[in-house]
Amino acid sequence: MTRAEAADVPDADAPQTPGRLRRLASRLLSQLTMRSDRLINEGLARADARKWHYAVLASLEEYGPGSQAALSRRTGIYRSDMVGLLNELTERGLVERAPDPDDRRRNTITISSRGRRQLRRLDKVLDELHDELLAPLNPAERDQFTRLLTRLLDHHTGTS
Amino acid sequence: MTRAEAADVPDADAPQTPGRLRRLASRLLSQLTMRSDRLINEGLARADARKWHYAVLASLEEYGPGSQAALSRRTGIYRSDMVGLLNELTERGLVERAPDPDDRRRNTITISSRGRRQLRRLDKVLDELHDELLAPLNPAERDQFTRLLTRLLDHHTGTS
DNA sequence: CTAATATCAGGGCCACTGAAATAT
DNA sequence: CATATTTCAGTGGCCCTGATATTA
Repeated sequence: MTRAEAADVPDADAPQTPGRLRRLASRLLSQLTMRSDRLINEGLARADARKWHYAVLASLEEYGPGSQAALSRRTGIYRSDMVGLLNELTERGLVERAPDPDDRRRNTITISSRGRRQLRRLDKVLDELHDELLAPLNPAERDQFTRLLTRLLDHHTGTS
Repeated sequence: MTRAEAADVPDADAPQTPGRLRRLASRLLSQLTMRSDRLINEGLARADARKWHYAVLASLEEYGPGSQAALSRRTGIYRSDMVGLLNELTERGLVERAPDPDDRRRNTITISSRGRRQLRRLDKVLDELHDELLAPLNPAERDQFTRLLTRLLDHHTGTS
């Protein structure tokens, strides 16, 4: 149910996207990302979390409390989606949302000790999931892979 | 209009997803893929195409005519989405859809000469777009990057 | 008046499901 | 009967826009 039936997945069957198409970096990227996202989402779901949860909690621990807009900027999550996401996190007691006395437009979001514990848990979960994601690569290759990704991403976010 | 306003894009502003988050391969992957997809989609749109057009045309030229289900398996496009996609391609006169006399459940899809010309055009467009996508990497690094991607993808499609 | 913030309503794209009609 | 094909209707996630009320 959580995972697609092999019978229904298009590429489960035949030559698996060969030749010309197999050489397109853009295509390799989106296909791998799809697999990666599924892996991560399913893994985090087992821990009652989503990747956005992790992004917010990690950003809170590293940069301290902040307004919703600030969190949005830090994590890349849209301010519109942030609302619902913070609802999920407060429901679970992982963060606290309190009005900022100095600027009454803002809410100040703070990570709770429970949130910190969950963050540690998720760190571990993500470590294991990335081990699975990068399984075929040795440590040096994993390093190189993330370095290449980082360089490309930096180039295109500067350019953007 | 086609491109997001910097002012509204969350990560246009602040430390740009730093520290712990910056090291997650899964996160780098999805962010880079987002940029890549945008680049490719916008580039192909200028040629009145989408990436699925290319996938179908390329698969037709390399593997010959086939039923919609076969194309779906070859390209990874869902059978449900294939219908509309083939409508777009037939409207443009790039493929022909004819009932298969040997198995009357099937349609046989054939690439037209116009479709072949468009495929050549798209090959060129995609070459340029990938040059832009991989701009910061030298030829050897580009090669290594696609090799790493391929190994990872193969691992996860075998496992799937 | 301009700008920023939190929130809501909604659009578009895409992967994916389920089912119906037809044929093997 | 079971299975394969084309097609359609629809879901849910995610990126993104636009507008509103509030406050600075």
